[in-house]
This record gives sequence, structure tokens and C-alpha cells, in this order.
Amino acid sequence: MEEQKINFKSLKASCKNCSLVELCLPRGLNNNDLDSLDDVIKQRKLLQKNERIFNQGEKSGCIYAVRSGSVKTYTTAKNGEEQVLGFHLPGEILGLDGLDNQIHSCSGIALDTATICELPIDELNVLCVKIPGLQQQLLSLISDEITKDHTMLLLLARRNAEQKLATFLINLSGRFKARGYSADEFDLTMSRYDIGNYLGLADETVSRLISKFKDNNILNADRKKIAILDHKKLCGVAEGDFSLN
Amino acid sequence: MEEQKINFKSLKASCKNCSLVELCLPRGLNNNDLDSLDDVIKQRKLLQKNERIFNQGEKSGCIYAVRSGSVKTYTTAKNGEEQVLGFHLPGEILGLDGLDNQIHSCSGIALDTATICELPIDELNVLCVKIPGLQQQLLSLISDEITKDHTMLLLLARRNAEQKLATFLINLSGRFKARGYSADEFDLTMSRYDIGNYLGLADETVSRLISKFKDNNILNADRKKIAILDHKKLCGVAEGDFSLN
DNA sequence: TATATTTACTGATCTAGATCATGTAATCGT
DNA sequence: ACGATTACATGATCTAGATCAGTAAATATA
Repeated sequence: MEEQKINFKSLKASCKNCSLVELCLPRGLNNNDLDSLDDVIKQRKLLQKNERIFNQGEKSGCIYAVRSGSVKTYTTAKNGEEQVLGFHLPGEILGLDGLDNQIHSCSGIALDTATICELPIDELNVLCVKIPGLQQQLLSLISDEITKDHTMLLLLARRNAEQKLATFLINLSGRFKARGYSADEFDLTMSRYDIGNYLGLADETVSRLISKFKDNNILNADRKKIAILDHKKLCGVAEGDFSLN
Repeated sequence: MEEQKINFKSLKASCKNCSLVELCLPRGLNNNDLDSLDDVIKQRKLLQKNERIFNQGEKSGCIYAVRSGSVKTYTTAKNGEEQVLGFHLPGEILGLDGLDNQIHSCSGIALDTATICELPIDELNVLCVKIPGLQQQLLSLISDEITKDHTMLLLLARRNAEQKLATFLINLSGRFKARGYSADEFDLTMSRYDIGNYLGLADETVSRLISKFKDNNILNADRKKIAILDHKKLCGVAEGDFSLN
């Protein structure tokens, strides 16, 4: 039997029977429109950990939806250092920086085994003319992305380390909850280093803060396993209502 | 004679005879398409310093182009503190966070006397279907906005104060140049406080760094008047090739 | 299964930049 | 034109978080 040569296992995608339909791009579309969208989504890729989805400096002509697993996006600066731009969970869209069908200004990489839906931009644009709801949803995703980035600028520029990490955990928790997972117990798929890089902190600081949160009975943590014990207190830390000792 | 009641002096806008046509939204459109776009741009507002263009939490239904003067965008956090998100020069578009026709997640305010073109989103979307070049240009603006934000995340998370301020000045310089102004001599329209807020620095730090740049013969500065003396050195500082004494 | 490598944690030290304080020049309001 | 307010500059001090260093546990590799 012939060895498999291609990197990715490709499967026909279907939004129609995807549980993420109400979170993802097809949100609000009727069955007919879903069929049209399914025709455009050529394939679903199964990626292994650390496999690249799209590359900074290359044109992919697609935006991407996470179907399962998790993904990290990052830019590489001239001097080679990386900046994590975001972590993406199922139902979230990435690659909007290439929406003008030009080269991507960041890269996307799987943090664990993940399935990804590819959406060719040209075909998507054609479809948007036919389906106003899709156009609307796409604009909504764009606005959300910009708003999210702005929130992140505020976090990086004005918040201390405690607030940054608390905000990060609360945000993750809420996104897990929206996907039907536990808001209080979850596994991190990214390293302490990645978290620190994302938040503008040293990885040692992230470790120390997690320990501090544990000492204050805000959470339990064993490596990647996180359990939030006191949501209210964590929010208090995020808001800077008080500082931990 | 009756006192003028409205805040804004409104003028019919015309992209056709605007010198910014090659920088702004209409970039690449032919004369016919420009006429259609002009029909959609209802008015041009003349704003005084500190007049608001759109407000966080309100729906404006528009995106905006700076025609003259300069503008600052910022978000206000729950606790009331502000984060400057960007400074906008003639030909630049703002308000893309409200592109889904929902409420804006930031506010825009004039930094000096400025003229602003209003582009109603609904009408713009209709026009985009008719004019593919316009759709393309809009997507390009969106991608640029996202890419710009990502660059800013990197700057805030990974760069020291010297690099931040040098990068800021180089960026401004380049944008002035693209608009036909001097790349080496320009007036800042924003305060030291605004610059510091934007870059995640205290205003005292901005003052001190400007003095340090002066001491190192990189620039001359007298309050708002900036003259870049050594562009190459300034770039070196921005890249972190060396540190000043 | 043993060994190497990576990831996470924690202690010790250092420093960039914040904060506090003060002076001065520019701008605003009357 | 004059006092009040705001913006900028600069010195002194303090501290949050970086950096350096070492250990242990988990994971990968042979």
C-alpha cells in the first residue's frame, strides 16, 4: 500500500452538521445558505501539533475557522523575535489580516491536534453578494477582531502583570463556557512562555503569578490543568480592585 | 441675522477634486466610480479641536476619512481610564470597529481644526457590490488596520521606551512624507501625555526621551516642533541596534 | 528503559521606567 | 493684559517585573 505523501488529511467540510454553527461564520444563515457556504469551504484539514496553517509573508487566499483543537497566531519581527497575537478556539476565525487577498502579516500554527476549515476569500466575497446575512456576519467578525485588538492594546499598555494574567484566564474561561465546556476547569494548550509572550511578560512572571493565585485560593493549577476556584476574586484582580499578597 | 445653531459646518464633499484621492478610500477608482462615491459621502464636517467625531458605545452607522487636520481615537475602560488607540492623518480612515453597523468600541476626537468625511456604511456596502474596486480597497483598509494593530501589540509587548518612541516618530515621519509634507520637520498635534498613553509610557518618560534624543543629536525639539536630524540613527534606536547614553 | 531535552517553578539580584516633586514656559479665560 | 490653568521638563526615589541561576518534573528520543 502506498505511503501517504500529503501532510494533511483532507475531509469535505460541512457547516450544516457542525455544532459550532451558531458561533462561527455561518451564524444566522438558513439551510439553503448553509449549503452554498458548504460548497465554498473546500476542505477541512487535520493538523498535528506545531503544523502551520498559513505563513507570514505568504499569500494564502483564505481565511480559516477552527473546528477543533486550538491555534496560535503570531508575527515575527525583523530581528526574528516572535509576538503571539492570539489563541483561537473552535468556532473562531483567523487570517483576517489577509482578507484583501494579499500576503498574511502573521502566521497560524496548531497548538495541539486541530481541524481547520479553509474559506477561499474570492469565493466568499462572491457569496457575500448573494447572501446578505453572510456579508453581515463577516463584517461583524471584522469589527470584533478590531475591537479585540484594541482591548488587547489597553491590556498591554495600562495593566500590571496580575491584571493581565487574570484577564487572560477570565477571557479563556468565558470562551470555553460559550463552547459548552466547563468555565472553571480546563486545560491550557499553550506554554507559560506563550502566555507570557502574548501578555508582554516573562515566562517566569507567569509561573510566579499562577503560584500566587494558587496561594490566594483563586485557582488550582497543575501544569496545564487549571481550575478556577474563585471567579469573583479573579475578576477583582483583573479589574485591579485590589492587589494580592 | 440668525445665530448658527448646529455644531458643525457641513460642506458637500468631493473625492474627485480631493488631493488625497490616491491615499484614501477612493484609491484606484475611475471618474465614474468617484461620482458614485461622492453621492454616498453626504457631508464633510469642519471640527474644532476636541470636538468628537463618534463616541464609544454609540452607533454612528458611518466610517470616517480625515480630510485635513488630525484625529485621535481612544477607548475608555470601565474604570474611566483612557487608552489612545491611534493618531490619524489626512487620507486615513477611522471607525472600522463599527463596520458591522453596531456600536463603536472607541471614540474619535479632533486634535486640531479638522475636516472629516462621513461614509454611511449601508450605502457604502451597496456601492461595493457595484464597484469591485471599492470593495477591494475597503478590504485592503481592513487588512491594514488589523496588521497595524498587530504591529502595535508587538511594540507594546516587546519594545523598551526608546524603541517605542523612536518607532513612533519614524512612523509619523513616513506618513507625513507620504502626504507631501516634510519627513524631517513637522508639528506634533498631540500632547506628551497622549504619546505616552499611546505607547504605554508615562508622559515624563516621553519628555525625558525627547531630551535624550536631542542630547544625542538625533533630533531637535521645541515643544510640538520636531526636526529629525539623524534619520538613520533614529532607525537604529527603533530597531534596538544600540542604546543611547 | 535510559538519557536528553524541554517546560515549569522558585530564589536572588538588578534595572528600566513609574511615581513623586518642583519649576517654568505656554496657553486659556476673563 | 493678567491671573489661572495646563503642558512640558527634569531631578530624586522607588518598585514591578526582568534577568540570571538553579532544580525538578514531564516529555521526547534513542
